[in-house]
Amino acid sequence: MKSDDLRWIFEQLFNRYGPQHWWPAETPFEVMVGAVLTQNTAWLNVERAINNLKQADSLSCQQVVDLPPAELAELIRPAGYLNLKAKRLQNLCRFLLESGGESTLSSYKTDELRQALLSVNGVGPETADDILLYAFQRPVFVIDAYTRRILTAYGLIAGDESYEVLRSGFEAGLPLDSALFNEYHALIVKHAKNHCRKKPQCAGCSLIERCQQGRANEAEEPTAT
DNA sequence: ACCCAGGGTCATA
DNA sequence: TATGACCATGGG
Repeated sequence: MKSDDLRWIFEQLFNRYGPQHWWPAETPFEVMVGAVLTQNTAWLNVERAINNLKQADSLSCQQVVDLPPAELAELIRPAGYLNLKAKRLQNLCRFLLESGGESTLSSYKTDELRQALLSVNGVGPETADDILLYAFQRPVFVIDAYTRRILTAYGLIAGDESYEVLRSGFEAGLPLDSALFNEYHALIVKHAKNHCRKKPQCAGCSLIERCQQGRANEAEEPTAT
């Protein structure tokens, strides 16, 4: 994971897709809810669940905590794992309320906030980093299945590295810039949705093949015809 | 009918 | 530490 490779990939994706304006949410709290609901779930179904919460006037910390679990589960049904995610949302919202809310958490150092989020049952590394980056604008790089696939397809990693290894790899190879990390992760997802629908780990992805070809040419033959 | 999606936890070895 | 089972819905 060299800095040059990471910068080059970002450049390719940004030139092709442009800015993505992430996270698709109106408020930081909506980001957090979406981060839990999207666990192993297609975003389209998450949108339906969030719309249900909005229409029930329940998209707030206090409302989520106060709702009976079965009712909350019913509202988020489209996002799948409904009973599990209902508990996770309530765990997260209890944590937010007990911590004094977003304003208090904003004063935490990034590492402290990350540890606090990870202490919530149902919030793992990726969900915590989604929240850190997209709700709190902290320069934390989000690693997901798409990121692994793309790096593997580019031959930059073996694919079985731990979450933390990959995260620190990105953070060490790039400027510690939340706006950059925001775009980068969003572009990876955008690219994956456009070109990596088929399973074979992005190996047949036309853009990546073009990019790999382009890189090979740059390296071997900078002044190609 | 099958595969999978912007994961995480828990039990077991 | 490292697998496996489990959670559940909707789209392709």
